[in-house]
Amino acid sequence: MSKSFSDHSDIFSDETVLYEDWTPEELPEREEELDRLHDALAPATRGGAPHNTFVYGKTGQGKTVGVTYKLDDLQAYAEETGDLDLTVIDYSCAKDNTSYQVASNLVGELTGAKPRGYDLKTVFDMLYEELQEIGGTVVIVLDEIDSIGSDADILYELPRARANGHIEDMWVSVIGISNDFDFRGDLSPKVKDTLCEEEIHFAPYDADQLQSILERRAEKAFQADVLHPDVPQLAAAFAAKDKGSARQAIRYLYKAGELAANNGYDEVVPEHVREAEEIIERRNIEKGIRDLTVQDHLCLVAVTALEARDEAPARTREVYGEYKRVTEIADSDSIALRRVRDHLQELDLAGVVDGQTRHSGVKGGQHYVWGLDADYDTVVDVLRSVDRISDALARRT
DNA sequence: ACTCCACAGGAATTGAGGGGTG
DNA sequence: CACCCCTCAATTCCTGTGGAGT
Repeated sequence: MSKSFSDHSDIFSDETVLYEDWTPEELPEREEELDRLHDALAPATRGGAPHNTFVYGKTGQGKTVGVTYKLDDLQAYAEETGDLDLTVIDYSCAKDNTSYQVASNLVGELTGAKPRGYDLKTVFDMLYEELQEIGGTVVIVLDEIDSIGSDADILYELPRARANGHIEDMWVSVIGISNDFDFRGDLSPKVKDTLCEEEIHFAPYDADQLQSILERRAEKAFQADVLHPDVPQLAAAFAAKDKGSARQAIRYLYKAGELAANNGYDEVVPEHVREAEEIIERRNIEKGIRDLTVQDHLCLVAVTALEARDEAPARTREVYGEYKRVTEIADSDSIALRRVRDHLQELDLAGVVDGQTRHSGVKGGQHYVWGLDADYDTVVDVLRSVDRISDALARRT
């Protein structure tokens, strides 16, 4: 018999609390960091410019939420007192990898028309013009700034706009949020000096903190007494073991709840969390693979083929040999060894392939050996579902 | 303790493809 | 139309690395 919407289950009371974009109204695990953010923004209330601030820490540590939270506070103050003309510009640099793109997209956000084809200087001029138009105190939040890499001039230009005479009678401050620990170290000294007036580190949550975050959420999201007492703890433990990300922990909890609800249980039990973890893990691998380019896929097929023959982990050169064979069978273009190295690194970043450094002294110093990082069957499954690759793989076996 | 090799990965360059101005 | 800007995958060239083997 098919399911009927009228027998929906009573597991959740408000599942939107478990959505990605749900913002908690309290962050007790981050009090210290929030206080430091407060101090960094405080000059605005005294007629000055908020300090340029560098916020860093791994994903799912409450960085973005914390910054939004504190800026909402400041905004509320501005409205209440009326003596602060505050504008907050929120922008995620996730898809940009140069200062040019960020500047161009910021102009696009402000005017609705993203400039293209102009040189960097012209785009900056457009940006200054827009900012001048806004006036008052402008706080620009640049989320995921690590994705712009070393081309970080914008992080110098924006905070210095007034000092360099591009804008007048107003303040522009930048809050940069980074997932990457090392990003700060890669910045040029002039950028570092400008951006990092204040630095706030969000250390990974430990299992206990994750658990209390989950328990607070669960109370709002689930009906009373439907959660087995071990559920939040187990979800927290899974997440803590991996990255310590609250986002991930909440995902496990939500999925576990869904599994219970969709299968007619009236309680969420630890087994649901285990199942949820597996499902989400698999989904991550799928996403990791699907987002890759053709050449990435071909490299992955090579590694997978080596794995199938039990020849992994294999050296880069061996992977390259296999790669050449794969491209021949698939009748596609092949690229140089140097480039395959880069693609293998990308696969490693995506979490599909694992590269480890080895040394073999006089027979050739440092090198990598490559193998699959994800489950073999899952990888093969997903590869088969990517049309252009499945043929090549099918003909191999 | 020194050497030495194959590899890693940075730098410079190219060419196609997105777009611009005057 | 001629000329210019930015981006991105890819190529070529080249330097730095570090421990097994002497």
